[in-house]
Amino acid sequence: MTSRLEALCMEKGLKMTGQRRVISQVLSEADDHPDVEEVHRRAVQIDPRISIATVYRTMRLLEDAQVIERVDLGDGRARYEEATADHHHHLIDTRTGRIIEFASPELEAMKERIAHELGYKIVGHRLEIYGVPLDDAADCARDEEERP
Amino acid sequence: MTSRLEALCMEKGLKMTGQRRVISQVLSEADDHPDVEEVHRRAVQIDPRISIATVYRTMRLLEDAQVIERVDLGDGRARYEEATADHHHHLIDTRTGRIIEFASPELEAMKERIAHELGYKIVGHRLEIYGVPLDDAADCARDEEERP
DNA sequence: GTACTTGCAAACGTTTTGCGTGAAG
DNA sequence: CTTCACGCAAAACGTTTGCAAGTAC
Repeated sequence: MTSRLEALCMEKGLKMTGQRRVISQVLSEADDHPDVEEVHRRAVQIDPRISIATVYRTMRLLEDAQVIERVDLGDGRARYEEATADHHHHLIDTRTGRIIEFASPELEAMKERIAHELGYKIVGHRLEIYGVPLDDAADCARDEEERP
Repeated sequence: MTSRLEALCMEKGLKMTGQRRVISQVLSEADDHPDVEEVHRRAVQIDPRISIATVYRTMRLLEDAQVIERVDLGDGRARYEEATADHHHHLIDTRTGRIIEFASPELEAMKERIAHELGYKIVGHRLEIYGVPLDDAADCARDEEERP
């Protein structure tokens, strides 16, 4: 089967090998923000001959082709998500590590305005919010709950 | 002489040794965002017996005590600045690497509102804008077009 | 043949750590 | 004495790369 990302890669003129197809499939099926090791772990379950070096090389390839985007969530390793047309940001639940994506046109506009006032044109930006659930913030007794 | 940061450290009950005093002095005098190697370079000029390991250890100590703040500017190493009461962010000039600090109460409010709507209480956040000077932006666009 | 991709292991740059020495109370 | 800080070198970490072998055309 051809994955969504594989189709995108071919549109961009990338040569699709077996390994690249598997990695594309893994990334297509991911609805989280896996790091390279996690992508490798999942890829190996489909084809055990894939090395971590190939995953690193392929991730860079896909990033350069703007098929995926690197997300730096401040945990010291690169995480990835599919590239999207609309800009969005991440709210990271510091209790569970869960990542919530959000977008805000108002915020985009404000950030554009701030840069302009400083005499700059934006070429990129990054916003991350770290938070705890409002429910838990009041009631901290329930730390050891099961993860969904 | 007692530096600003050294006084702060003592308030927090940190034991101040010769090395820590020198590092505090270096950080007090810095008006940029030095990385650990840079701090070490400057510290060694005051006292050549300071090792990089001590700088790393002291930076973490000061960070934990909230005397300094780690800033991740996406260049793969940790940079630092004095901790401030007011939240501010960074605009990074991608041409020169120059870092401009800015604050926006409106932005703080909006970000607070967004988190609340998602059911979260903010415990931290980070915004970085990467940009090019408006004057150069025209040249930049032309360069891009000329490329094949 | 050429041109590219892969796996492996070694190297890389940043950061941490184990350990023996040293300084301070 | 005990306790903590230090310097050094080695290790750990995520990532990149040199190289020889493999694949596709």
